[in-house]
Amino acid sequence: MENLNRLTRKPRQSDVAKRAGVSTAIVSLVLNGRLEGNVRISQQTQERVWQAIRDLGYVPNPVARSLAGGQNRLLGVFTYEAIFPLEQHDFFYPFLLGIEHEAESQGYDLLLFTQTDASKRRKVFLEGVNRLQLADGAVLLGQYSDRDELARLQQEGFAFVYVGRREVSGAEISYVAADYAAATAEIINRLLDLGHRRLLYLKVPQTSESSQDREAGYRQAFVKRGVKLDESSIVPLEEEADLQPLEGWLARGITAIISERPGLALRIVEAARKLGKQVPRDLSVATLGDVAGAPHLTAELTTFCIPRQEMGAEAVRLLLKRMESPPQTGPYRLLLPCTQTPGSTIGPPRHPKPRPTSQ
Amino acid sequence: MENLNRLTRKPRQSDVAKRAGVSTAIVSLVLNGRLEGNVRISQQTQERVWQAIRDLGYVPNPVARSLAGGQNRLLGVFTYEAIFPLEQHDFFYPFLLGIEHEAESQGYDLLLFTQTDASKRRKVFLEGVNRLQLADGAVLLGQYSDRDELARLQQEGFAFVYVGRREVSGAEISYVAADYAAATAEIINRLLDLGHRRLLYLKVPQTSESSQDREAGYRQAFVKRGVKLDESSIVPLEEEADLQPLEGWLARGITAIISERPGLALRIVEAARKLGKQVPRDLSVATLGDVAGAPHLTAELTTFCIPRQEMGAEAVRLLLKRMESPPQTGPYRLLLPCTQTPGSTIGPPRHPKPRPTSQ
DNA sequence: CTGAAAGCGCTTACAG
DNA sequence: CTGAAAGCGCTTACAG
Repeated sequence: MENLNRLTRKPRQSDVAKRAGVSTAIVSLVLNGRLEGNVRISQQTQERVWQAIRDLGYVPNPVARSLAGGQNRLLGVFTYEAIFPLEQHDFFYPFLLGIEHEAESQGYDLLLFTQTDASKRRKVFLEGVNRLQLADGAVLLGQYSDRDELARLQQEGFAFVYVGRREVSGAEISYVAADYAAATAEIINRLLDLGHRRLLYLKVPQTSESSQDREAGYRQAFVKRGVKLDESSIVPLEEEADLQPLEGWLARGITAIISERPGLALRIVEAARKLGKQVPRDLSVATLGDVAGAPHLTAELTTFCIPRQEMGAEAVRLLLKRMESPPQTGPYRLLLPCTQTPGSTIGPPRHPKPRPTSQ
Repeated sequence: MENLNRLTRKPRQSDVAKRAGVSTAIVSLVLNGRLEGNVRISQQTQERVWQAIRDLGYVPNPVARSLAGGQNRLLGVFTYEAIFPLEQHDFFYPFLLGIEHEAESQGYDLLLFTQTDASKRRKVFLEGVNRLQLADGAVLLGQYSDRDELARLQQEGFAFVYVGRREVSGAEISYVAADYAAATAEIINRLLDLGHRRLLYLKVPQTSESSQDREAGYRQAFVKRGVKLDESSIVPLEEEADLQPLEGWLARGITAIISERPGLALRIVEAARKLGKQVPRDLSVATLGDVAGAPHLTAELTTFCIPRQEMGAEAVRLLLKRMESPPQTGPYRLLLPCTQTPGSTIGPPRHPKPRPTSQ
């Protein structure tokens, strides 16, 4: 560090090489620990190089490293929404926790892409340029995603893993996802086992993969149980929907409501109580997931927890695996189990189907 | 995009140049819209270049661009603790919100440094090397910081801004901080104005800059008001400290307690009530800051809010200013006002000093 | 075991 | 108005 103050420019590899009395190739090899192979560098030389590096306070330029074909030990993190959102504050947090932790373990730094296009929207391709290329690979997350961009990214052979299942026609996306189907099926199984036959499944109106998976789980449970599924039991409903119909549902003999959205489930429990009904005595209510960062919100509800932190960590691991293999391989996919949380909002129905009517 | 499928390698600038019958320089200029200056490129040429770009599906390599261009439009974010901590979940969040938002506005991406040294601790200098140089500049934050590293970073002329005041001997650190002194003084002023004379100031045992600033504010208020400060009114106390002494304080005639820590303040209110005292009738309680991400926790308390998001955003702005100026200039510093929140835990004391004893 | 050199894909003076 | 060339700071064959 002696004369850095006199120097304006940063030291570069050639400065180190000069000072250590070796070529830049040697500096590069020492720096990258490539001490095996067909090159054997004496201990002494290595020491001289490290000393020169320390003396000069040399730091390799990651951009140059990247360009020269090496890697830069940077993992990209890309989201189509702001990664630190004001509302829904906690949505990304647990994922990031897992991503950061695993990146740290693996010795990678994180590159958060925040640049937007002219219309203030986040894009992988800005003016046709794939900016994620700055990193060795990237983890993508967020509910909204631009399918065309994902397809193009995949076609380019860029190494990325999505946190959440993403299907795009013409491209096999690698992902780490929660096993919503299995977790949903398990809840429905319990309800069927308890004797419920008149279920109502309130799903989100938009069809996302996670929503499809939950619906698939719903259907699987009926098939497995050999119970005929009433197609009209699947009803798309907005989270903020008016709960007027609740009374009608109860009158129609619905004994269990499964709401895909936790918020809606909570409102249903509340509304049912307002109608003088007890949960779960008069109505069982379940939901299909927890609220990130607010487990207490769904503590009462029968539901399952999404392993967000683990998903983040596994996404990083899968990404590294993907990065080590030739482009265009894969896809790499991993399904993580959700944890069932008992809750206290489901129970046996008042009039279980199997039981004959009272004589 | 005609024969991209046949081609294994991506087209590069020279391919475009060849196809358009121009030099790479022209392609670069057209691509970057540098059509003024001392170069004038005919409409026709421009069209040929764009056509070639389209024909080949050419995408400029951002890494090469960075290397040739000198900057990489990357802003570092460094913390000595994990940036997404499990406990104290919300500590960094509002700062990051501001940082991300401002970085986005300014067209920078964020580089989160997560790499650790052999003993799993975060360091700016790993093996003697300043890793922050990966970015064009960096924002540092977190309560704990390694002063030696900050000093060295400063001496190296690296462009960085700390979120929070940091004083290091022999180095003038640039920072954006909350004006704790002014905010504290304002609260103390109010108490003095209400007639309180027997105050108790519970400060954190460790001396950090923010703690010093608050204490300074406490003292300033007395000076300004011309009231003699009782040195023994300043008591270091752990957040989790036993509140046994409370009864003694009340017996000694303390009418107002100012706790630097919100958590402790809340416990004091609670403990006082358990002793049958009313707040603020029998005891005024104030604290000197809010809890990040949980404003409701301190809603009842008389305190002030720390403008965390704004601090993050201003840190980025200051950093960009710093980056534009020659190294070794500065320091760049900014003090941001806190917002007073009324709360309901202070009121006039039972026996205001100025009032003569009842006749 | 070590060095000279090409090359990664751009940008930017600098000549023409 | 346009082209040839140097240079950004590395890595990696390829000679010695």
